[in-house]
Amino acid sequence: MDFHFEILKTDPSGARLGRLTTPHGVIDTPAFMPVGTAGTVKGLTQQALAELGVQILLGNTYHLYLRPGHERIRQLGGLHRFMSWPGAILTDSGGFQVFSLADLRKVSDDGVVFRSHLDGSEHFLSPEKSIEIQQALGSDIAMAFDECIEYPADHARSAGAVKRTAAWARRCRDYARAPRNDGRSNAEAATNPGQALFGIVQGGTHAGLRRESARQLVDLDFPGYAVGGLAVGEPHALSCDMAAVSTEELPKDRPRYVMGVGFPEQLADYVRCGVDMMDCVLPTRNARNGCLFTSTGRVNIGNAIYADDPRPPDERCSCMVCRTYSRAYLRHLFQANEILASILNSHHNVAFFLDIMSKIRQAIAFGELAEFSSEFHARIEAGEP
RNA sequence: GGACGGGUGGGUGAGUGGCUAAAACCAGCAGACUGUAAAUCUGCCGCUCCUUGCGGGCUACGGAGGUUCGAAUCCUCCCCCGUCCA
Repeated sequence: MDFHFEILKTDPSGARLGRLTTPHGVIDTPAFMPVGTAGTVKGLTQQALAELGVQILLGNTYHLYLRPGHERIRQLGGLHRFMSWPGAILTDSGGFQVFSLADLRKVSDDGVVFRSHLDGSEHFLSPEKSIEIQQALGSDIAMAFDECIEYPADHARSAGAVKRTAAWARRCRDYARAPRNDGRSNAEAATNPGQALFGIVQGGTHAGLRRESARQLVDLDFPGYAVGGLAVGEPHALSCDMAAVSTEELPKDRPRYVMGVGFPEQLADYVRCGVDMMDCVLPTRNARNGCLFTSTGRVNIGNAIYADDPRPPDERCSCMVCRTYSRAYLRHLFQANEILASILNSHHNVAFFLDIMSKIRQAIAFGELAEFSSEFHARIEAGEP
């Protein structure tokens, strides 16, 4: 099964209804991808993910390289087989760790020296190394190794990240294509020869730099493009502006992926910027921290007001958790620090995010995305506890 | 009956003269979380008043009394609890 992207319908807003085909299945877009950094979406079994309708999830180069090691995973048949996940996988390049592990790394044009957060040992991650690891993992979509910077970042610093990210993207592409001794390219010899490589737009919150970054990547002709460096502290409206500015420069026939977003009420905003894919740790992380996303807003399930509340977490949700358990029970589990709290909360939150995406797709199909969006916001603002 | 050891805020438990409304942890209450160093982190957690401030008043370290400018800390008696000896 080859990698290709098909657009079924485009909304006047710029939103696209599409279908992305990968070696491990078809993904209906716009899609939300749960994050499974270490070869697991925390709190959810692969079976549960499949039952929830997850078509693609994330893995992480940096984390899997450190533990259990990409060569081990290669030996065991690649990440899909290793974690028994039949669906598609997108691997992040480690670029985000350039940002999030700021205290533990040194960046140069060559690459990044990390001190492992696990044992303090030093490791060097470069564009080539990142692709080597991702090829061993055998993800369906590999991401170029980028330099993700903080917000706010001034023009010079953002320009530096754009330049470096473009240079690194070229090196990623070239490494993937590079021939080996046996005559095959690195990509052909990889665990998943059908792996696609996406470039990542940077540029901070500078529109001009975003455009420039996008054009530089388009010149490298990737099968898909991501917009990175967003949702790192900037206001949401600015984030959307940057996403829109970026996608304007990207080819219409390729999938666009905004990395690391967002809150439930923000997802449609990105979709209206012409975004096809998103991922975020929010549903799973917040679930573990007792925060349930619902159609009427957030529910901090540990709160005392839920102790005697027999209602489901979200009366409009039909997920297994909402069909089965009360707020009172979930509050009890969370208060008692029971593992099941994380499991059930994660289940609901992921179901909720996927349901939003499903409704967004449906809204695009019926030309009602704007209505969907405003109704969604209205319900949250009206929100009852 | 005797000898030791001990009684501290909801709990465990530090604190042996002022820096102590009293460490720390737990429990409790609330908030945060955006390509996961996160089952994490932050704030509050005696009562009360207001001009909400590194603000005022009150109460508090088993009980009562005492020493002292000042006591959870020292002294006296009493009450409880634990261990051991009769």
